[in-house]
Amino acid sequence: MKKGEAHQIAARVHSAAIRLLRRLRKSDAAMGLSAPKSSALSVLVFGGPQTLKELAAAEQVRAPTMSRLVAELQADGLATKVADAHDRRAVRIAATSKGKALLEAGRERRLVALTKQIEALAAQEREALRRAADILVRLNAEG
Amino acid sequence: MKKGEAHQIAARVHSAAIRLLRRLRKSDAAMGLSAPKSSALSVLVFGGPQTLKELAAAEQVRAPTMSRLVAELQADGLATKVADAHDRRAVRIAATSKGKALLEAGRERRLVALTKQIEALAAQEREALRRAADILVRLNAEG
DNA sequence: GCGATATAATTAGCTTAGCTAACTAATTGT
DNA sequence: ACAATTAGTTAGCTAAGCTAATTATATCGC
Repeated sequence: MKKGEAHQIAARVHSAAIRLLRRLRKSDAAMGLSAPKSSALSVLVFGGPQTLKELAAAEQVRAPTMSRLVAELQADGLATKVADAHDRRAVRIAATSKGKALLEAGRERRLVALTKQIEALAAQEREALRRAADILVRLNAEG
Repeated sequence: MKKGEAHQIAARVHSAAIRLLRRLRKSDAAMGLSAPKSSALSVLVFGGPQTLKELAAAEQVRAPTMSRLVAELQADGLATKVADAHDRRAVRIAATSKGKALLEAGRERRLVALTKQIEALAAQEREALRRAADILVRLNAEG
């Protein structure tokens, strides 16, 4: 491997990810939910019920910030808070079915344009995207 | 192509991008610049000097918001505002060399861990990432 | 078993980042 | 030349971030 090759690939992947999300974000206005709230809801939907602390860590935000976001999601009927049976200091936060539906609709809206573009690619290119996504997911899990 | 294949790939790419950026963001604390400011600075560094309006559009933010962010970047010595010679209503905003250096350092910090992970991949996997990044950049440019 | 310490969440109060509306100044068009 | 448009800023509001302090529960050492 040439010196700097990995770095160059990292830079391109980084830049591509930034631009992709910037672009997809444009359709989020239709969801009627702010970015921090929909992001937190997404963690709840895909990561399952969790405590406030875990959710705050996942969102890289402090506990008081998440406490408020969750209170607002709850007020909108998108999430629930239930006292933990084993540790009564803690709360289990979960997405409601309404929350799941709203988030899923928003996600689909985001993916419409990208899906169309991917349909128009050559089979080889589609396969490259799929492989790369899988590799990245693995790297992200590593740490 | 099977029905839904493109959608599945879109979903995986989307998820991978979200998780990647979430992870890389952790090293940004060291930069001492808030996320909106470093993002705006990044657009200036990589996109070159531009007007307030253009910068606001790139960041998907309204003009008054960007006006304030730019004022703060300027106060920190990271950007300059120069009246446009041809249209004296407009300002050309540019990153200073200090701004470029700060942003580049932050970007390098972000890429350190990812670069190491990519170095550890098989050559074939590295190539898949590179191809995918190029394909995505192209799709992003399309719209 | 009980006091000290630690942990989970919330509340209070501040700063930063977003918005719209209103304003100033310059440009364009008729 | 003057009406309409456009670029940017200012004012003033809400949302989202933070730290410090508080409350309630768990855990630890004795």
